[in-house]
Amino acid sequence: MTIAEQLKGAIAEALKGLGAEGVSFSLEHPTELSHGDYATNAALASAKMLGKNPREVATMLLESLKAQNIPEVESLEIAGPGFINFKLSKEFFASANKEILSAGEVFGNSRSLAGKRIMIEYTQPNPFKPFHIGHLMSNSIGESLSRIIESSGAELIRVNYQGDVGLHVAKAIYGIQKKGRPDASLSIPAQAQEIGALYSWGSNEYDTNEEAKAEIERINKAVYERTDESINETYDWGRKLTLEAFEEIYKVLGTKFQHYFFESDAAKISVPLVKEFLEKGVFEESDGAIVFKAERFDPKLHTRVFLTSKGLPTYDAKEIGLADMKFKMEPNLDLSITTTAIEQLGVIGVAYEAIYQIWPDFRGKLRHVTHGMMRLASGKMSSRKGNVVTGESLINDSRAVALEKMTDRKGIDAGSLERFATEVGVGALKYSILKASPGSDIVYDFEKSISFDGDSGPYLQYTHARMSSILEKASEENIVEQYASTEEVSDLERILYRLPEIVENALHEYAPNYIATYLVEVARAFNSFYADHKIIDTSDKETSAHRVAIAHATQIVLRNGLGLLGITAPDRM
RNA sequence: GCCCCCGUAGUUCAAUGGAUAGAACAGGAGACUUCUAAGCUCUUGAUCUAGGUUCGAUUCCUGGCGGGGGCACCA
Repeated sequence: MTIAEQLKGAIAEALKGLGAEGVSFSLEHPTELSHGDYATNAALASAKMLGKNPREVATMLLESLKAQNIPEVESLEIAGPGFINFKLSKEFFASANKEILSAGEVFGNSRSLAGKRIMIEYTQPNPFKPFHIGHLMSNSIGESLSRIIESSGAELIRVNYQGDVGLHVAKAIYGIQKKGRPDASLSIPAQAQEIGALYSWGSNEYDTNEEAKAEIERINKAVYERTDESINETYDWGRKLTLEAFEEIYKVLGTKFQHYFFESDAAKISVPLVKEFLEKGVFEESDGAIVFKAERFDPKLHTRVFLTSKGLPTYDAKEIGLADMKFKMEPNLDLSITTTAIEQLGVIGVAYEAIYQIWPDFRGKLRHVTHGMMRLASGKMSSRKGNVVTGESLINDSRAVALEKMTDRKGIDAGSLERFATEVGVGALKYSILKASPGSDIVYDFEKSISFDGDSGPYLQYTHARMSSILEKASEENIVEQYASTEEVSDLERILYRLPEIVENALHEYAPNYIATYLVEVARAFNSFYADHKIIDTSDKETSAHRVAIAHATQIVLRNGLGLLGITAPDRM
């Protein structure tokens, strides 16, 4: 039983004694550490029902709680309008420290999703189009959610869904046909980038040139039906090349997908399904197209086309095929999560309703998690218009900044330097995305996205590297960590034990930013502690051993927390 | 027009209905013969607006103003 559960039980017991059984109350950490470790509003919440003023109720609750003699509680006090503040005892912090050290890399993990099988789909870049900072956002959030879910004991399947058919592909192929392929001697990512530019060009032609538009539509149909040898050849080459380029980015970002779904497959499956359920009345014909009138089932939704008048499946129809593939591959799936930017909300909402009409059993098993949009200061980013910041260029720039800052560090060999610089560069980018609440848009700012000081990824990584260095030195000096309960409890310790509950909150709300915010608090507390206390002190081994135990626990919390964000924790930087 | 999201320091972001609204950057001031200064300490500065619910509202509800996204053959 956790300390929070224990305190809640004690409060419930005390309330029962006053005749206020079942009143709902909160137990939280006060914003100010000086107010104590936990606080409850139980007196405020029950005052009305008891017909007494809150301070009076608080006094009675306080007596009852004191009488319960909870060993982990050192003192209790009434504050403000009637809060009861709990201050935890040294014994509690001693055992918390012990628990962190013994749990090590699994500290922060839980069993709250044990036995669940969950699939999560994220990133979704499209072959033939650039991998831009919006994909970086989806990947960072999706990867972090994956790790949080995994750490909660679920069996997790990471999947990616890539749009290898559709008008965008035809536009790119048109561009390639007219302008020629990129130089084959260039690197894979460089070639992929040129294909992205050809896509933008083709897209512009589509909008401004009637002839080009007709040709692109012909190509689109040919890609779906694979009827044209020359187009097939260009298609297969471009698809393979751009997918390989994505793979290199995933590697740098630290994502490993177990399975890739493709729109081309989803499209094939979806057409007969839509036709089958057209006869069963789920879909209807309208102006030559087959549509789904979602407002019949939910007034917030609207009508969308599923099969165009040319007989091609739209994005919505493909979602049906995708759901079918997911559950055929994993029949025992408890939950299928799809993370996308919020602009997809309407589309996915309609698609899900159609899926539920086809397979009523899927209701409750599909979950659409949206995040904000990555916007440029100049407005919406659009790969159609070509004003995109590619993920790769951003990673390279960020890595370069990290590398420059690290070159004067001693004791790092060239190979490690390169690796650490990549980890720090990527850490900066990921953190800048994950620190924001997932619902909010991010206005992209190069300077801020690769920020290395203050509230940043490298700040956390730097703090971690400091600890690694201290712990290494401790072992050289033969200082063995040993928590001493005679020492004053530091502010740092008062937050270290909270990681598991923070992770729990992040899981429930699909909000990695809770972890990010918490880690900054931990790092700040440690850096403050570090400035005030000498940790390695050979003249006072006992105090030193105590501080090393705290530094080690902090390192575990930071490393594990960063891990949940998908950010690595180098030992040197 | 309809639907969804969002309005918090100069800027970028936090804050399960709780106490003095918290950081970072930018601005101002400072400490260091000591374990990594990407660090530490101090400081200036904010809840769009009008009501409502509540012991208590940045948070929930309604209206207004402002921004973003979506709304049939793109994804």
